[in-house]
Amino acid sequence: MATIKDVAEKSGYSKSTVSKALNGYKEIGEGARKKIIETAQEIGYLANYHARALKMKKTYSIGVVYFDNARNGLKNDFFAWLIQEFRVGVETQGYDLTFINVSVGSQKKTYLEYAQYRAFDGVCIICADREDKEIIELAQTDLFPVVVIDMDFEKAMSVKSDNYGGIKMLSEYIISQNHKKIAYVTGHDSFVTKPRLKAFYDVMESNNIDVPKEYVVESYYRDPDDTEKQVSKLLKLNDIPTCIMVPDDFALLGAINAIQKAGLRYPEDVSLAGYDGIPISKIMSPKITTIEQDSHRLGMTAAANLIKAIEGEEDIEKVTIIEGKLIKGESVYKLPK
Amino acid sequence: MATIKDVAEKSGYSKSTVSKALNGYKEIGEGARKKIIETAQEIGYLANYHARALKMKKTYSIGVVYFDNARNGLKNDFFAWLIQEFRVGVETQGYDLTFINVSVGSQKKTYLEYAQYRAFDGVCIICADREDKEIIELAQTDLFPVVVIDMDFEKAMSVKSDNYGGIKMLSEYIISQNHKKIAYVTGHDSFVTKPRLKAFYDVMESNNIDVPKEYVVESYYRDPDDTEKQVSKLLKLNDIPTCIMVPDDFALLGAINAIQKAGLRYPEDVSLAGYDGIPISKIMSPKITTIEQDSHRLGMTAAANLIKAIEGEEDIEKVTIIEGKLIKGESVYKLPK
DNA sequence: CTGAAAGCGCTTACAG
DNA sequence: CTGAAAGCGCTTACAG
Repeated sequence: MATIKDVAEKSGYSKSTVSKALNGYKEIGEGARKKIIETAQEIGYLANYHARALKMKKTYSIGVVYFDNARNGLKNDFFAWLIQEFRVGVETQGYDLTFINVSVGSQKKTYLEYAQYRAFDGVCIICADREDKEIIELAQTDLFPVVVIDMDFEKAMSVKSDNYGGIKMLSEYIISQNHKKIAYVTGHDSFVTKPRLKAFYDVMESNNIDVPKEYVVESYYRDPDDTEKQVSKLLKLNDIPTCIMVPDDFALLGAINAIQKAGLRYPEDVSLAGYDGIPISKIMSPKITTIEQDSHRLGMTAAANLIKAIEGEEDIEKVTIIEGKLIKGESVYKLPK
Repeated sequence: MATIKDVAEKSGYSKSTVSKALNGYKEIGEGARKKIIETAQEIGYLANYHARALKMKKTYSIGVVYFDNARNGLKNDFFAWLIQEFRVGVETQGYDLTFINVSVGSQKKTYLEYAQYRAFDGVCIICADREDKEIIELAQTDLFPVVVIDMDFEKAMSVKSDNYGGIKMLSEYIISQNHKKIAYVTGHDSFVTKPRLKAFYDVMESNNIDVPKEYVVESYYRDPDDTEKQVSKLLKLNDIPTCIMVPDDFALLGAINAIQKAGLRYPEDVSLAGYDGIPISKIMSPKITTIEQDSHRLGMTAAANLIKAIEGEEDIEKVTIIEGKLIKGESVYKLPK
């Protein structure tokens, strides 16, 4: 690889002048600039990223935490989209994205240590265990800006989807279709689940709809088998619901199976509503009634805010809420009044 | 951030000795080693990655090309899995993963230029346009090892799924269910499609099954709407097929819609077979008959081979074929003999 | 077993 | 407008 020294020798200028010319300093004479740029091109000179990072203490590199446990991770559509949107967001600003490792060679490093070691300009926690001590440590650091998706920490910026608003829209839509017996299979308890459940109860209350205790049960997210079980139980109640909200669109597939196995019609006898707006939700028939999460805006906003913070801007929203969109679909059947 | 100088001063040894002690050189005395490691821990010393990379000309960093066009990209399940598996593979060897950007600040760089600039130890092309000049340039470089997934280049190593073998298994299974009128909606022509189509014709021929020209049509991958159109056309033929193979499991959803709209029963009147083995294929009922791609082995093998090449091993398979697995499912109906 | 010195490839404050 | 020099934080060949 050609170095700046090669360009200097070949062009007849000093390393200082070459560096300045190549970096667009205005004090460089027109002749020198031309000659230097030409020479650099000729010998295929490319600056050395690491030398530059070492000197400038700036890496134009963002670390991303993506803890992949059995139930989600990059294997989950939604997060895969998100990371891609985030990446495009930082890329257009000249930053690149590196996954944060936990091991370097044989030595274990914490997330924070790894981020320091690599000297990332900032970090995005896309998907991780909120209770993990290492994650908390990373999110609370003062060493560089951190943005987290769909979580809350005292210090880090966060970009979250509007879980309360999403379930509010969805519940209200279901009620507008004249359902009165509405059950909710929630995801397991988490920062995402809490506001959703609250929205559900709030809407039911303000519409004077009674929710029997046994109508609210819990299932894992994105676990059709588990959701199928829970829905099956609901369908064995004396007074079965006419509509069941499930944790997400993928889990909804399990709910369909439960309805069919119970010998009931979907969506006429038992309607379903999902969450996420994954691609198949639009393709299945009936189309799934759901809340589409705006992964594009989530990712882009996280990227924009992080880079603003890196570049020292002051007035950045600490918490940004991204609204979802109600997709009416066809899986919530309109009951007679 | 504490530097090696700080550790040296605090511990009373020289920078050289500190460096050696921390890197496990054996010539260091037991006392020195202990004291140095202790001191490093005390002041929270972490080596500087960029200084080390600069000096050692080794980055433990792998670049990954992920060109995301409208039809696939990280937004596609299969590739999302793959990248994750690949990442775990390199991570356990102490390498990390960075997406290759095309722009640095305002300057455009080619993929190869970016990889040089960042001094990646190696590159993996996970998903890209095979005909892109920049991709070809990257894949053919001598500057570092390159592994490509599901593509062929003269120089780069490749790890491919067994497309020929997959369709062979699938076709033979369909025939074993007594189907004789088998249509194939292929994906659009590509390095993936060609061997699949060949396998299809080979199996039909060796089983003396006639394939009318109009039984083989083309659709985009992962495009349920397009596949629905193609299947609808097939269902308007005078002699309609009893089984239709489609490009992939996701596209298969469109095919189901076409069958239902034609007033036919699925899978009794018209059976379907997909490809990929995506999660929903196991959850829908009937379960999809498909070939499950082994993304785990694909990603792991790509990672292992790339790192072997980086570390100078000689006897690495230039091309590795990873077999898929037939998932019988329920979407191919067993016809009477 | 330990350390002084050189050097990886840049950028930048300073001098001219 | 241009350049010599220092320095970013490491590693390693060499000397002792």
